[in-house]
Amino acid sequence: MSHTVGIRQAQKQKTRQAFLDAALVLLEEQSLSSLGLREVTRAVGVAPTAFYRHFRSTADLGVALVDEALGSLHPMVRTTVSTAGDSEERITRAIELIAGHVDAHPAHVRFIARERHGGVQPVREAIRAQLVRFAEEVKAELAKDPQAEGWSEDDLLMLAHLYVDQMLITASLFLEALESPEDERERVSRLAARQLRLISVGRRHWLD
Amino acid sequence: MSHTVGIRQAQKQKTRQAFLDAALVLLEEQSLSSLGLREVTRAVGVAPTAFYRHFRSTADLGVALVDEALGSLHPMVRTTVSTAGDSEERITRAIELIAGHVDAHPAHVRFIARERHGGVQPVREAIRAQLVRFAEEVKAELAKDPQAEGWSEDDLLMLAHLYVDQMLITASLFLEALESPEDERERVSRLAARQLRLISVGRRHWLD
DNA sequence: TCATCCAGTTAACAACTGTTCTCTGTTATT
DNA sequence: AATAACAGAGAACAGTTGTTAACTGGATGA
Repeated sequence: MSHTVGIRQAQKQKTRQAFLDAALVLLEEQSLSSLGLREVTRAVGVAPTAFYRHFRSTADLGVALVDEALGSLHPMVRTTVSTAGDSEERITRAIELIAGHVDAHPAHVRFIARERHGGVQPVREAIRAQLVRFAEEVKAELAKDPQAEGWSEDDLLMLAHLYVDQMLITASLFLEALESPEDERERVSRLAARQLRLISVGRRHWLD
Repeated sequence: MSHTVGIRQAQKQKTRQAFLDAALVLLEEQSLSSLGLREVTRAVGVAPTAFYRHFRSTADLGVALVDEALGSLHPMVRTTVSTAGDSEERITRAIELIAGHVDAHPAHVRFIARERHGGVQPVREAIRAQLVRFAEEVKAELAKDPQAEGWSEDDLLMLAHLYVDQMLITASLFLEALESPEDERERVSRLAARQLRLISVGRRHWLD
């Protein structure tokens, strides 16, 4: 259908991305509900009114940020769960993946953790919807595992949510330890590994 | 030392409490980092400058709110963990306690969930410090249990943090379901119960 | 009783906010 | 080549913000 991007639409998307980037930087030290429209345009280097060409409000911008942040997370979730190998190896890989993602996109992770329970309803709901999708994907991956034999659908979804929540908690811990020395990050890794291990043990003996 | 409260100090604490109450109401629809000083004084019905007699800034007010909110939570944590009875009975009791607390102090719970990763550093740190204390208390209770035999200190603390985080997640779920019909709240109860059950199973087989 | 304290008031400040309307200059369409 | 579309600029608006200084009047303590 649409073939040529058009130098016009290209510029627009470039500016739009500049808004998203600038907002993400500003949101490192405040919440979305206190992010001002003028503040963002000032950071981008553009007139305040230009904002309306891209977003209806800062809440709208927030929803766009949710898509960007959790879109980039989607591949990670899939590989995290479906990695082959024995249980212990999976856990190590999963935690490495989480740590790597936090290193690569700290502002995204911070934004999600902050706005998940934040003061802007549409953003909260957008995050919630994405996390539900994640849980369903994780559930689908779990169902493929021979260990899932005899598990009810509800129990699988319950476990999936547990994993998703645990993933966010771990990511948030890595985030707090971003500027800390290496041994602190090691400590977080080991804590997260043992928590995942305990959940794995519970999973293995669930049907007893 | 101090015997008479003094009609003066009494009035002051009354006004201070009015600030905390008003702020808690305003924070139901926004985050602390967007809470204005004038907004609060207007809600209390007092001059803007009166604010400075009680707090240095809204961040300062936030820290006071953390103490109030988590102070009221302390008794709950203790009884939640130390309740007698078999594992299944404990879980049911614990979830009832959480649900009851959310019903009784929804604004407190919302505030903690929101500001735990919120945009105001001193408040984040105050919450973090309190949650660490909770985890240590839970650890102490867990250590009393005969089931804790053979557990390392680190593993006990790891499990304690898992319980504390799970408690917050559950509270937050109940909060979201506050206005929902009874069967939705039932669904949350059962989900939370099964997650706690899985952790219990993992705990029981940890030393295998 | 009298001097001191101090919670809360009043007035004013410069700076900032979101939103509207009008205009410009380049790109896209015919 | 003429027309329309449209991203962004500019100016102005009524309100809001945090903070300062000087003041008031009832409680406090000698």
